[in-house]
Amino acid sequence: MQIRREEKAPAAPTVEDVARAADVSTATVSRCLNAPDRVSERTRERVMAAVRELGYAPNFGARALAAKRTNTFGAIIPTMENAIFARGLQAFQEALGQNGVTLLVASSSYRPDLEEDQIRELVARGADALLLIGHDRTPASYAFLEQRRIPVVHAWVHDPASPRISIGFDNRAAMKALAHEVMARGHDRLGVITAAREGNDRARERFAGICDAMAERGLDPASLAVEETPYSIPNGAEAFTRLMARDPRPTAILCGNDVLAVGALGAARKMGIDVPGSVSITGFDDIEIAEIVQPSLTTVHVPHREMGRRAAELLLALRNGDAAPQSVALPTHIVWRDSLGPAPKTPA
Amino acid sequence: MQIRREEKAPAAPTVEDVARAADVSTATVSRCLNAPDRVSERTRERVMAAVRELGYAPNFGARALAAKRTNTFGAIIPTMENAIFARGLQAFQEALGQNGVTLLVASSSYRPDLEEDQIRELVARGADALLLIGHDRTPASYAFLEQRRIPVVHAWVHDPASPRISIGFDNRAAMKALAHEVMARGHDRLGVITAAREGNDRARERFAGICDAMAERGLDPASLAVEETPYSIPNGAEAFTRLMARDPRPTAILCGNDVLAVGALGAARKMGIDVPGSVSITGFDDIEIAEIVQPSLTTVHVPHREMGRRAAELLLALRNGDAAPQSVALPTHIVWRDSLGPAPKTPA
DNA sequence: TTGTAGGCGTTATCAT
DNA sequence: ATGATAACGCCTACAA
Repeated sequence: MQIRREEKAPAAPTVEDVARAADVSTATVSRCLNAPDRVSERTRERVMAAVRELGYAPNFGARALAAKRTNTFGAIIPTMENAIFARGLQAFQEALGQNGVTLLVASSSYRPDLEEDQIRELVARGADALLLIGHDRTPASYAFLEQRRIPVVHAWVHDPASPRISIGFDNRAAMKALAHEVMARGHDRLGVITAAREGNDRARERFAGICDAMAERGLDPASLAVEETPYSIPNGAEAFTRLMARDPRPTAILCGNDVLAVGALGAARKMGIDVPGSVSITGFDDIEIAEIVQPSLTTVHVPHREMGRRAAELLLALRNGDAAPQSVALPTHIVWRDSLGPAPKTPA
Repeated sequence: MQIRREEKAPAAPTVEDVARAADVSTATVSRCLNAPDRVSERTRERVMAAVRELGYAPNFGARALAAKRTNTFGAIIPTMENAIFARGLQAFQEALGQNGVTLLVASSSYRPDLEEDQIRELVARGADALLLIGHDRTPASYAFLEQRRIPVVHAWVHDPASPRISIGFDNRAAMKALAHEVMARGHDRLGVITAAREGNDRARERFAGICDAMAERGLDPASLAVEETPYSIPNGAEAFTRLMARDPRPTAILCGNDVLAVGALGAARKMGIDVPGSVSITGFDDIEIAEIVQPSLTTVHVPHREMGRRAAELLLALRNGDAAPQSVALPTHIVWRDSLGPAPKTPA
């Protein structure tokens, strides 16, 4: 049984309280907050004083209910655990903030089913528009978004063939270019550490890029040594260890992102395998630690901040009903550092 | 002028729509969603079918308005940019999720004034309870929280003298222990790279810990070379560079966290300064890259995941009105790695 | 410039 | 077990 508390009610002040305190109507209070210039200086001051006095803050739910606009956007990213999305999201948020919209962030753990729930949740919470990563999601998710006509921008990808509006880069072409450079250095036993490709089009595209390059150079993509594991430093380390146990042993490991690559680098050091002397390792993303780690990581630079900023522009334009904005493709480039070297002279 | 659109309305389905489709009252629909056992099997199936059919999702704002409970907690962390808070927050979120509450995250950029806004925002959005970092905030923030009787837990700190409930560790004692170990290795010219201490009690406490240890060993805390800069790898690098230009030059640099320390390490490498041969460097937090970087970083291990998990337990208990939970202190320990060595033999 | 009043979508209290 | 109906806090025509 619950004991009756004799404390006075915590009651949040409402427009009505403010109105009473300032001796005006609730409508005037509302105007002071939403259209300050439609109210006389004198009464506005009186109202704002009451607002401060009472510590009034408008109830978001009630406001959304009545106004049908929240000035809130949502973003669903696969993970907050590592830095992959942090910088882009930060830029996204900053750009939104400058336009008076606040951001709600959710993470899906790379699971389309969870993402579907999150989409519903964010929309129910009143998100006016959504930022999503990639194109891989459940049909139900897309059906929902279309039925509700929620403005959506897809980031981290660019597929000119898709009608959906996106801001990103060509993952496949970028990885293909890197794979070509690796092979140009004499490597012909390649390995790859990738995230699960199911439900992750970025991972799938990057993987495909490697196969493309191999085929173009007359190598059989089937000879590619593949390890699939979730993005994390320890996972990268384990996958690398398994790759080194293969026969024949690969001389170059292309990693699906920098996080995996850093893990691989660590494992190599522990195993006493020289990088890039015995094995070359490459990453993808160019996050901060790619430059810090030793040997520093040759990787694909992705313009995260610009991507985030322009995602905000696109989404704002969409929400405002401006002339339909176009998908944009951002350039990536290879950053040459120390983890990639020529193939070792002593082939098996 | 806005062109009239001839599209059919995007209208989100409401309980009413569902009720009509299932030929029941709105009350029954509501019960199906919130107390499924209080409705007969047959009608429940019919209702749920309609729900799926229409893609119905309850409007969060309306629900909060009517039910006065959102099952949503809020967390305000200083930054999402680096990994300091990521792991703890992840654990926090997981624990909440298992209890059916969803988490809203905001970041304050280490600015109490912004944090005050965020607190208001989260509460207005219906947060039932809040997780905050540290004890440093505006009086207005505390006044607001008390007036509204919002359950709050303070993480990343533990001050037995404070009446506020917290889950964390003694930043001052932890850093003091580390400083003692550094001096025990012969270092008597110390430098520190800290975040701004104003408005950041963790930074202030850690700093104070160093001074404590120096005083206890008969060193004048005024001789400590201090660099204050926001947490980031490049900032750590720059601060380190400035420290190395001082006369006399410190032989050991204690960093306020691992992020700064990693930056310092990078700068040392670029400057050709041997670590730990010429200078020792220490961190704080024990985030992933502390182990990866070279030389690996001697640092203070903080049990982030446990802290997050137990923060959730505390907050849940508070919200549920269980017997007033107690603040908890978590142990930290020094992780011995390679960046700390004996003081160089050639004193100035 | 200001006030009045209806409605936004949901839950909860009472009946039935 | 189910149905009517009154809040919940705010915004916005519409009137004055």
